Amino acid sequence: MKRTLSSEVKEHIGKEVTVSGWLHKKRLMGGLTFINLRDRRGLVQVLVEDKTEVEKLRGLQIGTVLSITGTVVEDDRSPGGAELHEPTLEILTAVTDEPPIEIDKQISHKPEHLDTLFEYRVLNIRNLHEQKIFKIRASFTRYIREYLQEREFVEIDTPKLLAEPTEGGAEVFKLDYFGKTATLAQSPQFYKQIMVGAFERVFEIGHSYRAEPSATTRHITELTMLDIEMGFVEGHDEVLALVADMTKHVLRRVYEEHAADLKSLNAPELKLTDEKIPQFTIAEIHEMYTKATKTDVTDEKDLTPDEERWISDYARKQLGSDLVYATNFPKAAGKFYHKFNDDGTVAWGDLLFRGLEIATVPLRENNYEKMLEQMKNAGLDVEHEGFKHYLQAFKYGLPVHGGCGYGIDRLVQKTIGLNNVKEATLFPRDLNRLNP
RNA sequence: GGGCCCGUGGUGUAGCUGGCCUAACACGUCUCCCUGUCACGGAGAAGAUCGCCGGUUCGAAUCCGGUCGGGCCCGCCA
Repeated sequence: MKRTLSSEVKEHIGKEVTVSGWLHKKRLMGGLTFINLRDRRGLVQVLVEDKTEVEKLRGLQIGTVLSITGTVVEDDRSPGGAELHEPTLEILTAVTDEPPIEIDKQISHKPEHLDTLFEYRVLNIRNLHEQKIFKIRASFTRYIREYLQEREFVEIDTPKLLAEPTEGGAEVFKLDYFGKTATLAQSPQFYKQIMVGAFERVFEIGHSYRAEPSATTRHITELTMLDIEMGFVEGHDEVLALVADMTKHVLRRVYEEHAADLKSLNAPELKLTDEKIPQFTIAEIHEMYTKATKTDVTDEKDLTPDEERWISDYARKQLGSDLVYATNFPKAAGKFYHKFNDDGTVAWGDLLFRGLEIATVPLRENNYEKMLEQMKNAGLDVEHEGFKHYLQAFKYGLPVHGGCGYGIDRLVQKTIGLNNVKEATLFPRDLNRLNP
């Protein structure tokens, strides 16, 4: 018989249907046995009265795969308003070992339980509440793709195995590559800039690898980045505007589609303004923070984590925005590929979302001669093999361009209000965890 | 890389100013009872030597050192 999904059962009242899925819960009440079956849509309840059918479940644990054929009966006492009666059970894959965790109950996300969370990820991801996080995540990337494709951005895939570190800065992983040393890409930055020379507008959603030994709630060694790069921009403001607009768009869509899920996950209420998102320069934030907290940070080149939280809190409470830009990084923070403002600051903004930096949004230097000069000033060897192909793109014509490196894991984390970025990741990688 | 905190049955905890701990409780598991459950309920059972190594002591889950693992903060970054 054709399979009926859990959510469709109530459309077949009085008829016989077959549902397939996993045993999610059984409650034996003597003459009555209730079982919940889980499939990709959710749960359906089955009432088993026949003793030989009940006996089929003896010794079988949560997770057993089975098919159940029975008659759909409308009943207010049933969770979905309808349930299967007089069922015949067919055990497809019997599970006899007791699962190490209780899948049918909400999985603890307390910091001290994170290790257990990931140790049993294979099983706890079967929990319907846990699954919401990753359905929300999937919606984010779907809406991001939609948004960018509508604006003629071409999705690209760039290599993660590289000969040389690209950007410099963050530590890279080294690995043996047929006797040579290869590194894992810490960013697709060079490639996406190169691709501006072909498509003008490109994006990639892929993994980047950072060998930083950071043990914080916002770092993982394998992260999912959305990288965007667009050519022929009028200036930094255009790039800032695009990233802000995209973020507002996808947040609104996700909050709309997943309203119930977000509520059950205790996600914060979304606060966005219709006009431009609040924007402050790094210097302004340093000044505001120093004044408000009496902690002098005016010599810092970047924002401290506490400043990020402070300015975000200010933006949310005073300006009604969960998003805020920190722009005009001091000259000392600039890299050779950055474009600089007339006042000497870097044309680079950080997008902060609920206290955390989720994206860096810079404008790039596109002039070949100027690039060479900035590289030399940074003490780099422009003849080095690692820059050869990158510089080709500039030598043979790149327009003014800019884009962003955008942390998808952090976006999901902060949307839901998760304490740790790892909670927004299916199988996080950190200093010590390479499994599962 | 620096700092602070934690490590007890399958899971989550209590105990931790040393002896009453031959380690307690909840969930889960197993057996039995229960016809409307949905964190079902009731009766009973099994299951940890307290991360690991060493030390102090008549005696350690409890104190000390080391080690491994975990969490959080800072640096750095998405």
